[in-house]
Amino acid sequence: MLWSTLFIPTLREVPAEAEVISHQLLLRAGYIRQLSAGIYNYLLLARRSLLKIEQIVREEMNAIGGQEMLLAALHPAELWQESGRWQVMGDNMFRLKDRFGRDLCLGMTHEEIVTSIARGELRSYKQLPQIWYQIQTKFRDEPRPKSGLLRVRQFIMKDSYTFDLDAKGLDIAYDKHHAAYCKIFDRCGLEYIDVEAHSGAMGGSESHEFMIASDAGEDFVVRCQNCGYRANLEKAVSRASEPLAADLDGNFEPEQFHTPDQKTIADLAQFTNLPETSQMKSLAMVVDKKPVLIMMRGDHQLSETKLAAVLHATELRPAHPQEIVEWFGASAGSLGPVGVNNMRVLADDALKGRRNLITGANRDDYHLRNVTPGEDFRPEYFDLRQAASGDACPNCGSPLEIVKAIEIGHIFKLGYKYAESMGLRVLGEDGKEITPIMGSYGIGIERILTCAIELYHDPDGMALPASIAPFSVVITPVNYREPLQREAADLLYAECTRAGIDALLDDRDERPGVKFKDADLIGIPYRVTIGKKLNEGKVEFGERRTRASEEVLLHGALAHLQKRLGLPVT
RNA sequence: CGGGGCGUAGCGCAGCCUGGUAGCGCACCUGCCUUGGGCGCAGGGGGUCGCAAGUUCAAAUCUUGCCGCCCCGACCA
Repeated sequence: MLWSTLFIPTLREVPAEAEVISHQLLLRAGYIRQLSAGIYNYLLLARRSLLKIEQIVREEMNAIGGQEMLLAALHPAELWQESGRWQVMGDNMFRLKDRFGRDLCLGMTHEEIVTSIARGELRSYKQLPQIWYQIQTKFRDEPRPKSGLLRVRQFIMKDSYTFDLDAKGLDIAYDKHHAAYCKIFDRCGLEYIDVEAHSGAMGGSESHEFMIASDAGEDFVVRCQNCGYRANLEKAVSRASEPLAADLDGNFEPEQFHTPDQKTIADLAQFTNLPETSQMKSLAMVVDKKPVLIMMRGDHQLSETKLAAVLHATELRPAHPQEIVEWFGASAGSLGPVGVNNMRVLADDALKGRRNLITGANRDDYHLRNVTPGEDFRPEYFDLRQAASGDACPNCGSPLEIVKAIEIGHIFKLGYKYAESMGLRVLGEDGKEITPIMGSYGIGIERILTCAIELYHDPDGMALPASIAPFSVVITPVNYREPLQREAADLLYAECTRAGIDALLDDRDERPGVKFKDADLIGIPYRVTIGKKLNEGKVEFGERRTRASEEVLLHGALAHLQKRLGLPVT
């Protein structure tokens, strides 16, 4: 395409509202413009890049037998009421009414829709398995859109859904997706981490996330550099460090002592001269409207995700101060498990086998010493602890690290949740009804672009992987008015076009500096500069990412480019 | 939804405290000039100062309300 005819509104300065790099560059490079909070228009460059990403996704999904569909974006409330998610999704769902007052919503995901198609049409085991997918816009009324295209209210997603006869079939579909996702992210030039994840409000059992390590991310990944263990922080298992002080041995009775104004674990550690690892933290939570007391080692953090998982809870919050006083007769700084019998008491596994610890006395300004879990109170033990950096790897014992990351893909084994609640059944070989088992697999299309920018940029702009850049090459005649340069540039451009390479010819009447700056900014992977060496028949071939450049003959430029792009030389 | 910040030309900002009818840089238009890293010179166009009400002879400036955007938190397949 000819640059002089295109709308590529590059900016010299960074718009004030952009905080993260990818957002700044997307705006500066003229890829996107904001319409409203979390809602963006994708201009030419973004559109081209996103189309390339979609095409890679499409090819890999087709390769595992996926069938592309285009599903409705506007959904009747009834479907979501059937699955129960009309309620569950709460304010995250965009809702509207039609002229007759019927409730509708904008699709945030399509489990209900594919299930509704399947239950009307799939009748026999012979029709399974099925892999259906779509690449289209989804809507979520995010409470706080932010970071450019990272957290938005309208975005493109590839979602696939699988239907299988049994768990074994689902395993196959799941593994196929896992493999396809690896190929997709490889082809997009991204270094990803696939982690075990929690399946959240989707329901279901096994789940993996594909993450890109980045400071712009909102998720945390725990990983072991030694053995390769990796997991979402919400799910990560780790070995806690040893307590800093040995427990007092022996059978002692809990003993109350006065602790004026000692509210936090740190206060108590100082006051009692015993480390945080010898303290027990008492957390009053409200889980599905019922109070629960959680006991943790003093220096440990509760993972609310793990808590929700073990209790199969949908709603979970810390108790309000008034509730705490009502249930415990004391306020938050002095809570403890001894004598509590009006609620479930849970304890983290790290408290198993500990003896004679310190915890609250359920009386303001008093604590108890010599409290032994399992003797002085009988908790239900679970793994409730959030992994922390420095914890030991559960597999090999090496120290774990925690990195910030952006989620770009998520695969789930859904199980029977939707098939059951929405009445999807087929007849099996023996003539009996079978409920198919489902899987659901998403990829955030814009996030691939965003992550590529976060990963690959320098002070001059983006340096996109060739597979997803809006153009493969930019041809830059230093002075397009110069007839020889023009002739050479036009020739190379025509050659590229004939060879099926996306070339951008910078035919603008601009000074070379402007053209170079713009080319760098928009991140085209290769640039052929046509200038002073043309009288020797040579042009300059440059690589954006590395800044490496070499002189090649004009007549060999196309072949050189094809080689670098991994294409057959024509 | 809680806390904070910002809203003045397409972009970045000053002016606001101390009220007197809007300015700078970049971008844009015209002409000349220049052509290997956002040239130079000259001329020019563009703003109901987020919206509304109030105070005042007079409001970008003071007061109140609303709206929008950004950041932190809560939230988040």
